[in-house]
Amino acid sequence: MNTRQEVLDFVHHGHERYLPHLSIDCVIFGYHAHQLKILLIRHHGHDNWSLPGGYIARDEALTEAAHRILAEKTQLSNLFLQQFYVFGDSATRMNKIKTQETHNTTYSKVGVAIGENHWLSERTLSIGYYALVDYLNVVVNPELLVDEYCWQEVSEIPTLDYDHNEIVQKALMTLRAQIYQQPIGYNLLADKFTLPEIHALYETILGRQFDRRNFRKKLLTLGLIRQLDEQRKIGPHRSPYLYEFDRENYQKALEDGAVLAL
Amino acid sequence: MNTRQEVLDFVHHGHERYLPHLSIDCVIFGYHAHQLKILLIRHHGHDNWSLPGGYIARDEALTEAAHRILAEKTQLSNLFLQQFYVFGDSATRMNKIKTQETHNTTYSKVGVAIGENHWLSERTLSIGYYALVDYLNVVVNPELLVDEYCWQEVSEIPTLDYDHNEIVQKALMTLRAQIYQQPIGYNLLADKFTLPEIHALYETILGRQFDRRNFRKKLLTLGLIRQLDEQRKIGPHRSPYLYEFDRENYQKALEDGAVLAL
DNA sequence: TTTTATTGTGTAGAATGTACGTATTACCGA
DNA sequence: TCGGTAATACGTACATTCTACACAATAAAA
Repeated sequence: MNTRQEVLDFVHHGHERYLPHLSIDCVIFGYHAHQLKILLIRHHGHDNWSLPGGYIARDEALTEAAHRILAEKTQLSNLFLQQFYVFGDSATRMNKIKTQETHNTTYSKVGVAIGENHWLSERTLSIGYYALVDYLNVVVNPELLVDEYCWQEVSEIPTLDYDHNEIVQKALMTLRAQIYQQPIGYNLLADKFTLPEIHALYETILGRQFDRRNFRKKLLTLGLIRQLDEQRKIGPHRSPYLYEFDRENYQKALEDGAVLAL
Repeated sequence: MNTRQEVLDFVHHGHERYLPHLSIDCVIFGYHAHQLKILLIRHHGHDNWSLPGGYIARDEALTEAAHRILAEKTQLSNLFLQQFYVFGDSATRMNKIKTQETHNTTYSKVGVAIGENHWLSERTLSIGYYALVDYLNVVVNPELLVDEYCWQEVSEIPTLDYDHNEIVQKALMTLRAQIYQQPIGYNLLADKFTLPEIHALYETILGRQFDRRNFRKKLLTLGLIRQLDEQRKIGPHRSPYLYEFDRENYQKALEDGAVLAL
């Protein structure tokens, strides 16, 4: 929603196009060079930050909706995107804390008021999805009602609107649990990557350190990566070898339940 | 819903009490003596079986709703109950396959017709929860519109209504993945249990065999269970010792990410 | 040519996992 | 009362994996 017209249409006719009582919130993890960040937005007139999100069209599959919403925010498609939980317990999600005023502030920008019985004021459960991207590749599209956006380091997430802190926590827990069972590197590393690169990726996402030598041994033994005969030039240092994922073996290892116990 | 009056009230006024477009489906795993079963119901007039489920009241927390629905079916409360996925992609969930007729068959029992625009005919996403119970302890309450119920062995699940086969598959996958990270035994074993009992439990749920001696060693080494000084009399054989869970250690082990790699 | 920062490997010892065999117990039936 | 049977208890040897650690190689800049 980039024009006033689109926003007005959404406010007045959104309930015809989208399912009420349900939304999708996206925790977009952006990784780059030993940093793991989350994309936050600040809605017009709000003091606090929140997660980007959206609604599910009535004739749209759930997964499709999640990808569309993500693409609207990041201009990226075909990303690693994973549903992780439905939030419906907190005071906000029970409509015990009224979000009507909050909405009103936002939509005042286009000069409409959201009433008590407006569809946007109703109780809304939220389905959490998380994605993993390289934040340098992302061109964020700040929609009309979004004053600002930022990439915030996961260890320094401020107090967010609604129950979004809870959502971030759960997303991070799930990401860390799933990294052992999903080929998470695929989306964040180039086809060919160096050992220090994948090493840093795992250290950053899991928030702890691994011995270089044992890390390499593990990945090679499990057959998850394959060493190539090429090297990359990196400044004034020894050139690291390039590696690639061994898709077949990765798949097989996962099916065998091979836990990547680093 | 055990009386005609209740059902009629639900059909005509349910949309005032419950959130539309959303339901909860429960995969109730029943374990007993080397068997893992799932509770299935057959709605009035239906050929196929399906999962028990229900709706979320407008003023009810999501988790609360799940527990209430489970208690309505099994008369049990405070069970191990775990949300695992939201289903919103299949043809049924997109309303591409009309469920209206199906509903009509069911509700014909109380003499009402569900129209095309009735709230029960609308697109409904479903939040999957799974529970673990000892099926011998369960008194199933077959509601008015349920013709039959049964406990069906997980390896012999027939074709179910809607997308319920998909839901069962995902529940089973999640259960098996989570058994390594959750104190699943608590709910299925008595406070004091024998080694063969917990051994059979794990073998059944994970669908494979473990060496008795190594299994014991593992659980003791991790400190998850504690051997007691009592034995139990069992028929014409040596009396097994009793064990109990070591809650504190269990907790600690889980936090340390101690994977119960059996 | 030396220095610096970075990458590339290998090895020994500890800890865990795996595969087994044998002793013990409780009852039954001869 | 004394084997037979079927279940439980528990220990040991070997293989595998994990863990900790140190030194050699390389590219460029000083």
